[in-house]
Amino acid sequence: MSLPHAILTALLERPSSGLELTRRFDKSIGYFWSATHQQIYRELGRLEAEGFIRALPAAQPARGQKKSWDVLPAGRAELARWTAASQEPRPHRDTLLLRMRAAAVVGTEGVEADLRRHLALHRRQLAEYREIEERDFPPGRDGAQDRLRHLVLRAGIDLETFWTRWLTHALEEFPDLPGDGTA
Amino acid sequence: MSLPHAILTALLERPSSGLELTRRFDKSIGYFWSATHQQIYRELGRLEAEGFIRALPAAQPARGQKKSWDVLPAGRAELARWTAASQEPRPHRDTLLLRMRAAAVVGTEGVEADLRRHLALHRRQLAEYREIEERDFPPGRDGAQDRLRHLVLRAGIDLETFWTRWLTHALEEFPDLPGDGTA
DNA sequence: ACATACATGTAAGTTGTTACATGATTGG
DNA sequence: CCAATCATGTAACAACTTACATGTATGT
Repeated sequence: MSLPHAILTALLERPSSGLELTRRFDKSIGYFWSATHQQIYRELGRLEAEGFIRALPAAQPARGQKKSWDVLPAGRAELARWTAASQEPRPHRDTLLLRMRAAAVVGTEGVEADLRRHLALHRRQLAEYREIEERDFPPGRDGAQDRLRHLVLRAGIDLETFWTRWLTHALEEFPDLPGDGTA
Repeated sequence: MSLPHAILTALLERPSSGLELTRRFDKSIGYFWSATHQQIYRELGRLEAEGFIRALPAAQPARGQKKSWDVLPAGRAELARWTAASQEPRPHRDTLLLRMRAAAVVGTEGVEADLRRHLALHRRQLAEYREIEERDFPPGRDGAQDRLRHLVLRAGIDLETFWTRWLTHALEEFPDLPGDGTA
């Protein structure tokens, strides 16, 4: 659904090889659209077959050879079409909230440790986003592209802030709770 | 992954038929773990095969006959095990943020209308959550189960609040932006 | 008797995940 | 030349989506 468009966006920002893309999907783009290298290679093949991208002719396509990909005009057009199109919000799936709901039924035994772990993960991610903000969006510069990208980063920062607060709040409630929901 | 556990939670909260479950996954549980009726029927079959649930003997299993499902002790144990187990956070995939990032490259032409539509959807969802909060969690009552379920609902409210704010902020920036990112 | 809604399912296709395979390059 | 790493892939499977199929109950 959206993976090809995530890849087109990434390649427009900077032409890359499959592995470079994979690395970029571990951060940046991957913060809101994750993908594994297998998905990426398969999708690169499809995008090439559809005439949306091409391999830069620099190196010939041998097996262990690095290949760099470039977006063709048809690919840019497809991305623009997709970006402007009306899209239904995709359904949420959040494991933590589901687990809390399950814990309300079967008891909170053993959950606390993992909540602390998740809190630490979210704090780390929040710190990383803030570093990126300081580095890439110092006060002053604000071109159109910068403003949009900053907006996306702010969403990440605010979401991680929400989760750290929510988890902190959840953990505060914990000591008072019995082990099996029998209040 | 988590669908069987979402179903076990729902059935522990209240034994239901396949279609009743489907309805409940359109709200309540579905707010943080969506599922279609096809997924649900298939998973009910698996859960029965594994001995986690059983069909209540009330009506015989004819084709158009309503069947009601009940969680067996093994099912409750499995849910408790899953709830307490350590789990990696699943990767995010957010279409709106991806589209903003794409718009930063190919231009914002045509995006605004759909952002307004999403804003309306999130406002509606937020209003619905607030109604549920007033109805189900009036000040005063707070058993252990209530507190946990309220916590989950608060997450929904805060997340929708975040999205309405973010979308409002995004739309405020729009009129100043050129159509194709050439600032 | 017919249309409609209810209720449970099947089939096919796409996407995402996990495990493995293969060649090239680099450092010791 | 050997191990480790880089780089690109294949295969098999699991999850999710979309479209369709089938039977039951109800109202007219």
